[in-house]
Amino acid sequence: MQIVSPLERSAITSSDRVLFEIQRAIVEGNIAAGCKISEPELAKRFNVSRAPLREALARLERCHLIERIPNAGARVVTLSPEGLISLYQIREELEGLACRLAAEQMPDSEIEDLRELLDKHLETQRVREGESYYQEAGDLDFHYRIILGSKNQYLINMLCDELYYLVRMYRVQMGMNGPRVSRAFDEHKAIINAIANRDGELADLLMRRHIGASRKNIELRLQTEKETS
Amino acid sequence: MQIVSPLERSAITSSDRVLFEIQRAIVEGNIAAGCKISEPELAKRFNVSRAPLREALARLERCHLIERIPNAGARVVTLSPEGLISLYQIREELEGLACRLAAEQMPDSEIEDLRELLDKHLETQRVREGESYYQEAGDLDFHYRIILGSKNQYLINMLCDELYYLVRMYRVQMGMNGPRVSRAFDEHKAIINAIANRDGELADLLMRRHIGASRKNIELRLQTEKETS
DNA sequence: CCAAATTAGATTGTCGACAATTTATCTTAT
DNA sequence: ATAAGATAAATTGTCGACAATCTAATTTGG
Repeated sequence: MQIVSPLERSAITSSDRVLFEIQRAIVEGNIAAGCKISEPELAKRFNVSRAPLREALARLERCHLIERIPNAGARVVTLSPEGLISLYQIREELEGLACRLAAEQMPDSEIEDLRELLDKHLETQRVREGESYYQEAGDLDFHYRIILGSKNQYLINMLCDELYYLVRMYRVQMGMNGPRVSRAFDEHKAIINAIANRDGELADLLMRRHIGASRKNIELRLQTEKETS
Repeated sequence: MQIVSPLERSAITSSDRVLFEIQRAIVEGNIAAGCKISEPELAKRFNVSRAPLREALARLERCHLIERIPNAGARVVTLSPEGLISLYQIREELEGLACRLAAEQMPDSEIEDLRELLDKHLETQRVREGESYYQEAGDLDFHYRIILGSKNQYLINMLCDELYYLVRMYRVQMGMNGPRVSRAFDEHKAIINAIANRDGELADLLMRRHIGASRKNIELRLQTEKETS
């Protein structure tokens, strides 16, 4: 399945196209984590010159998917449990804020659309019980819409353009299928209700808990892994 | 005075050099807000080819100093009071988090260094009463160190590499000389004390108030400006 | 046989020119 | 005279080649 999302919007330039392809390859693990990136090789592989490729690499660095060292080259990031926790700590704060702002800024129509989206997810989930990939896409979609609803341009940029690719990469490659599916739905419902009631404070709290629960889950898992090793 | 800071670290490549120069020119207003950016002109002005210049532009977009539209060109961002408020909302959350983490992660030696820095600022300020520029640099320096102390790589990246240039641009161009100088020192002292006591919760709260006070100041000023116009 | 220095190879950074797209100007028709 | 369309100028995106830097293999000295 392909996540269309606000990302693959307008692949006008050939630099965009390459960016999307490499981005996807890294997120899905087709370009392995930690592996060195060869500009000539990738340029040949995607049938472009090095100029647009290098621009794509600059943008990949921006969303934390690769790390570059001047005159030395680039590597795909290596994932670590600590990094994932760092990421979730930030998401707790920023998405909590997004909820508070969304409660003030989202027009009723958008809230209604989001409610319909949730119902649609529920149906889909009933049909495909346990299929986590849909849930992930749906979960991301839910978070996306609230972030967009905050109408804070910097917030939107940071979360949607710079952090979410990493979140997806972690989920795909470390088998993070998020919080338990049915519980997540309930939490989503509660959040959208708070936003609809224009109760920003509550929406903030619920979102922090929602993400915080995932984070604590990861910390717990990390703990037990250390004990058994 | 020049803010050395963790930014102008190693201008190895010529793309770096151009980036720093343009960054500074935009922040200080030598390249006016809202004005169109001509690649050939800037390339000639800084004696480089368009290749490194374009890489610099990509990084300027990353720290929100310019906005690019594919096939159409780039413009220096136009500042708005609403944008500044959006920025401070995010800073409240992220720097609050930074304080909480710093209270856990900063080694005693770093805390001691920061204390000494504060004392040095106090002396400087006594000598140059009312000179706000030093205060700004000192204020930024204080915030910088705490962010670095959080040891959260994503947080450091977002705040120090992506948001602070904008903050500085707003301060310089909209005459934001931050909170009142002596009061800011007291607040800084209280924050570092909380961190030294390993009281992350309190440090978080104090930092949110510290930044929130600035934000409310701006909102108030924006309000009165609207009334008088 | 190991370590340091030197050389060879490969990779990144930079340049100037060309192609594609957009913006501005000019023509033309209503 | 105004608006729509066509043409011209300028700007952005892309390409291939060269220069500077880093990585590695080889040589040389201890």
